Amino acid sequence: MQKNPVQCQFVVALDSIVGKWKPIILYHLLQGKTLRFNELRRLLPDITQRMLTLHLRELEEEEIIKRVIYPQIPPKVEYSITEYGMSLSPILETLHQWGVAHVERKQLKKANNEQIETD
Amino acid sequence: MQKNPVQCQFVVALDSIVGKWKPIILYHLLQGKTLRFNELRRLLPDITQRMLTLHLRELEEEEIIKRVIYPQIPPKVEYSITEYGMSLSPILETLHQWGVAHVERKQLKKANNEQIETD
DNA sequence: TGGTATAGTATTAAAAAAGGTACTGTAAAG
DNA sequence: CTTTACAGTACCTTTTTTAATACTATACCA
Repeated sequence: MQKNPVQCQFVVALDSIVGKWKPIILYHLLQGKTLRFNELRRLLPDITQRMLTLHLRELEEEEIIKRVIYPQIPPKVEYSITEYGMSLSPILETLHQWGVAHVERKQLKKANNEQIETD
Repeated sequence: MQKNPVQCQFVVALDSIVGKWKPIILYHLLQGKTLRFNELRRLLPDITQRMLTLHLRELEEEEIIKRVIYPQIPPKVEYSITEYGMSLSPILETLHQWGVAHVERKQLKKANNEQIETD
């Protein structure tokens, strides 16, 4: 993921939530549920263990999520959103809505083009 | 910039505004001004011509910005936000606010740590 | 005649991000 | 006795982004 020198507040904000998988991870955790490592893995079927670990660590580093280790075998580690992480909720929500509208707009456009071509 | 298959609305939305420079480009254009290529370049001193071109083309592709070419020499090309691009305004605004708060929080934390260390 | 401004493109190189595979230790289930 | 679940780590490769440099055409200015 891109890491920029702090030049701009946009960039600071985006660094925290961007990465191929972070928005999806946050989406699940923002539901308020506590999830174990493999539970998250099942929710994101295409992510590799390595990528999940890396992204979770970065989110933890920024205190957006909380990582709780239970010292037992087999291991148990739980992830949940922090109160601070909750402050991302409006951004993700707005972003999600825009994404939905953007996809609809594209499909509408595509449909229109096909209409014209087959006329 | 990362381009994902459409798996998730977050990703669709993020693809449109992420890229090392897109938020800053949009920030300037969302002021409503029309800017020429080199004017933008002067506003983003560290960007290379190539990167500016690439990002502008991507934003144009998504109809977030408009590119108007004046057939004259030396060349003149003007960039401005589209009406559709304006719909990104709330996202960028929320993002910016969060960025500001996030930086403040980090600095506060850093100050606290230094306080403890020197005690 | 030489230099400057404009909006780029082309090419190559470097850096960053993501992906793939194999491996770990241990308890419990079958 | 073998397999499975768990939560990773280590190592290496591939892909994607970004950067750096040189180059284009032509009108205008001195």
